[in-house]
Amino acid sequence: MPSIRKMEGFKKEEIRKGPWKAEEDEVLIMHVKKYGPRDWSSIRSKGLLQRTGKSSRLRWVNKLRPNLKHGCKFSAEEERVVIDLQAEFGNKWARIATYLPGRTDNDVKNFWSSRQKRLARILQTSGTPSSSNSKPQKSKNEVPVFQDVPTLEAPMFSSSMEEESSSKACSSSYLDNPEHIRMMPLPSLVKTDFPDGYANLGQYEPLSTIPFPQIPQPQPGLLFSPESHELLARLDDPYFLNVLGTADAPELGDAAQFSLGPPLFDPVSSCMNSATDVKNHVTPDTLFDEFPSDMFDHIEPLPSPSEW
DNA sequence: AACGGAGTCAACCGCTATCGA
DNA sequence: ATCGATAGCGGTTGACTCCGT
Repeated sequence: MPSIRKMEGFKKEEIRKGPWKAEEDEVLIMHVKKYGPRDWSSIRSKGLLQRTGKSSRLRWVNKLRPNLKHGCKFSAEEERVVIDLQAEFGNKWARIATYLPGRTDNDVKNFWSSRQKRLARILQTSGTPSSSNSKPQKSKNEVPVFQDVPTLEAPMFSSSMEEESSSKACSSSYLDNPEHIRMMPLPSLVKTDFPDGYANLGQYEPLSTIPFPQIPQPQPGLLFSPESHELLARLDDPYFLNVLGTADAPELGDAAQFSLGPPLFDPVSSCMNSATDVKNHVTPDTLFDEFPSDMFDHIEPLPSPSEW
């Protein structure tokens, strides 16, 4: 490279974009080990990397940070948490991510946009009245359209708490501790007042203490089986639909199941167990399998499952 | 085997908030 | 009070993978 050009356009020329190389990652990790996750711009000004500070920070936060879940799909519990919190906070991904150790705001964002795309597609295909092809597609994660859950007051979490910053209120190590997580009040549909000491942990009761939302009475006269009545009734419940929108449905039982079961927020184990989760959990596929067949009879004729 | 659509993931961009001079 | 630098966040995009046809 000509020296003049180098002098004139040094900064612009040297900025690298695109996928990160392993060597770059190493340099970045070394920098963080030495100085902590800060001074991102100095990485470039010191000539360590040809990346912007912004890019470096992003790489660290999304990929190199310890205890991240890589290549591991959102568990049913994580999905439910995201859905709940999105209803509450809106698209505050960084904030939502603080409730999901091992997950980044980018992960949450990607999860949500995938879900939205899926929903949009389903709406598009099944929304038209004359959609004679709108048979329930068992394949893929088809979910029904759901209503918005009422927005509630958000707990006082800081989006920066995931970093091991000076803020001790809720460091990542705190969140990474499954025991702490279990004790952490999850946002829910019921707002309660906590003592001052809990102010930073949110103001919500654990889900296990919340009664399942009242199920409206099924409309009389339809020739559904009792199970169908039950499920149809729940379709009126936004929370049920949200749950249905996830790839899981152990929630079909009572609400107490929400906070029980496998270590809800253990980033490692919940990831490791994903394979067995698939077997043990109810996926949308199996969920549809478990719908009483007469439910669909009243919607429109269904092909046999083998045709799905 | 090839192709196309859908899903996933990583990275960039633009904007805003924060902080220090 | 102002201004510039930096950090952080949310939206978007493009590449890649998977899966059904």
